Amino acid sequence: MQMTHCVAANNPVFSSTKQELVEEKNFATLSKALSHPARIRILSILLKLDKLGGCLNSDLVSKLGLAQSTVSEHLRILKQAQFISAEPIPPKMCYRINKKNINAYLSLFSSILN
Amino acid sequence: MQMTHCVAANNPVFSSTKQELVEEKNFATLSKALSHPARIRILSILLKLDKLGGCLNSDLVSKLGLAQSTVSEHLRILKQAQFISAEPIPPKMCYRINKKNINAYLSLFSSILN
DNA sequence: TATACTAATCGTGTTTTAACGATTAATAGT
DNA sequence: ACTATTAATCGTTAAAACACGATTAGTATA
Repeated sequence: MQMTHCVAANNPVFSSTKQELVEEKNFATLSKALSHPARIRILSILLKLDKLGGCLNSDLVSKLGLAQSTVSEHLRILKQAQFISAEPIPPKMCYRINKKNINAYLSLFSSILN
Repeated sequence: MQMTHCVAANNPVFSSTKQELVEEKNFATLSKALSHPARIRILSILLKLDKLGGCLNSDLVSKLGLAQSTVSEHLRILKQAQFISAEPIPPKMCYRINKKNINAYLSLFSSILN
């Protein structure tokens, strides 16, 4: 059964609070961090590594088929979105998935679109 | 308590099945469709309208502060990702949110990152 | 202090996204 | 058949994302 009722532009559903707009913009920004296959691959690996305790950029390079600088940039983007964190274990870096913020993304999604 | 164990590149967590890679790429593509504030705004409005039965491009224009052609392009992207569907009710179009695929995105997310 | 190793940053070229106005296509109503 | 209305498409410009090689910075160890 199709509904074909059309709603006028002055309907309250079109309006939004400042807070709603902030949340939506925030969600869009986080989604952008998730919008590249290599970054999802990285997160997927880091999730599996979570119990084992981290990961190395140089190891990722050999598995992703991307240049070191490219992988570094993807890691930067994921870190900026706080989906991962980085701890220096000289001379290497130990990247970890940030499960809390992964779940926060889900919550935000539900808050906006459920 | 921090774990600092480092994992070698030949660890099985670095490998992946063809199917996993396809899922990840698919998820990244869907995330890209969600990576713009205007598109989230549109989805949010369409969700609220869901019970009322749809929405009009021209009405959206007046509320989003974007040109008609720009809104049309955002709608095209959302439709391509199957987050919305379009039914012509001449001379207007009736856009609807596709809740099923919204939920499918959540499932995909959980399947990859949980 | 010098060396070796890792990851971040820089500079560059290429591709993709975003936004707009203008035009076109489609259709209902006159 | 003509007009009015709506949304898609086209063409253009500007901005951002992506990828790479080369360089730099930082740190532990010799």
